[in-house]
Amino acid sequence: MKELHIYNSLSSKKEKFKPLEKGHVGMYVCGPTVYSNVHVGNVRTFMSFDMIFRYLLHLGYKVRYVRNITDAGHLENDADEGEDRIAKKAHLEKIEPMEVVQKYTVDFHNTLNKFNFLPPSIEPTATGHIIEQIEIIKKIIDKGFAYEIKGSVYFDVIKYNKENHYGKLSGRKIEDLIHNTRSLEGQSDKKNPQDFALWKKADTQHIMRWPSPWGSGFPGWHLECTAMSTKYLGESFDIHGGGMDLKFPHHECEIAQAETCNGKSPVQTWMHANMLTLNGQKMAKSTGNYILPEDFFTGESEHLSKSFSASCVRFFILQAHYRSVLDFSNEALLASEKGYNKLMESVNTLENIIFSNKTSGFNIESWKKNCYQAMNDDFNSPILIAELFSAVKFINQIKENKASISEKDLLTLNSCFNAFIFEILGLHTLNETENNHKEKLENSIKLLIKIREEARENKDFKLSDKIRNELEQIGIQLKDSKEGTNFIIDSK
RNA sequence: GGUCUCGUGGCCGAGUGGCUAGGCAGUGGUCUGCAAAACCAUCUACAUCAGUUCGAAUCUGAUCGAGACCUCCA
Repeated sequence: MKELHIYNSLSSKKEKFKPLEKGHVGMYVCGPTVYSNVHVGNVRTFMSFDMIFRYLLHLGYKVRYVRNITDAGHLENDADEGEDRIAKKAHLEKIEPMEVVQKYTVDFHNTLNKFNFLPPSIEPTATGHIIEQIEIIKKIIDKGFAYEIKGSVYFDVIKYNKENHYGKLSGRKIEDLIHNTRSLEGQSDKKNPQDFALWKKADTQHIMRWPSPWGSGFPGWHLECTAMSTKYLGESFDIHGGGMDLKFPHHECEIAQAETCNGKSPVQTWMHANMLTLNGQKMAKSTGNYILPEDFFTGESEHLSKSFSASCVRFFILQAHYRSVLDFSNEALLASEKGYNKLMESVNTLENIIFSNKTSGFNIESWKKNCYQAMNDDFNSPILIAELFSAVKFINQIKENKASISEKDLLTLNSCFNAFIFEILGLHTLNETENNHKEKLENSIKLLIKIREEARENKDFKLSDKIRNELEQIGIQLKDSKEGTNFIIDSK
């Protein structure tokens, strides 16, 4: 079988994945800035890496997955007088910066839990690593690649670029950057506009501040990721991920910082998840063109005709490849929901399948191989899902006695089908209370089915149709077959 | 303006130099008290123009269109 290949943004090629330490994988993903609620676009990026994390675990790797929380805030722009976003929001709401951070961190975790995310191995915060960040700045100054001006420290990009290529990840040339720098309205103290801040002096109204060798201030925009990834994964590690929009300048700056500090490339494989668009436009907090995850569960959004379950939305997102732009629409979600229900129904059908002497009509081993090949080809979840649907077809055929399966193949099908759906794609999750309620609900429906069957035997179709139709209105669909009546409950 | 990506059937989305994923929707059939579901069969395609090739939707060039980044943003 083909081994795992991953598309590396640095080389723009799919490369065979070979961890630095056999059997272990170090993966760092740039986490959210917790100054407002996560939107669905954020969820998509983290979901891509959740799926990747899950698959690496499934392959048997010991994975240390680090995803940070940016709670120190980023500068809004150079002309922002040093007030960072956390502080700004705090002014607006007249509360403590850390209260804002806490509120949205909790929201972030709640949301990801609903979508059945696995927690990362370590979830460090920027504010918890100020000392480490200061140490890195000292090191960069010592090496001569940073300079201090009026209590701020900047990274000297021009100097760095003489020996290295600043822009190698995003395919930029420093000359182009110099030509295309927009606002040169220069109240900045930087030597060159391309230089970026490692440490910023805090002015009087800036709430978040820490003492440093350069005075009271706060760390620069890109430093935390270098500090935390180095601390927990080492000077070189396997995978660094994030949204496409972080490629430049954020990841470029990370490379510059780490290479200056440690003299080597920090990351083997750079991975970038693509954007989720809404109405063909990027979802972004700043433009207002976005939906919140909560909107799916309530259905209360101008973009939605009904509510959807978290698992269904997860299925919708994973039906597209993580490197493709996915355009969101209500119509696409509705179509996905039907497919999702079909897949889940098949999981139930499979539980009741009985094996026979031999398998006919399907090659389980080659199907299994195809599933792994799909995932091994840069985590191609859409292809995997297509393969799952070919198994759905086979499962339904067995149910109809149009195909058969041997005991051995049934075992393989069962473990593989369930592993890919639940363990790797991470679909369909119910907690204990929900399970308990579901069981009682199912028993109640079975009772109604029994009453309906009695009515049908007595040719009382008025009653039998009433049961069927009114259940359907509630969102429960009855499905008659030769073996009796089954049912499905709409996912939301 | 610069850099890059993309343009696939009614919709969403894979893929790729010849064998034309998958889901949803449509059509015909089987089944059913009637339906639905399921099963079987089936129809729509690769932005435009030119080139390379025995052969291109897939490679090259041009054109048109869309998006991303260049500024905090997953």
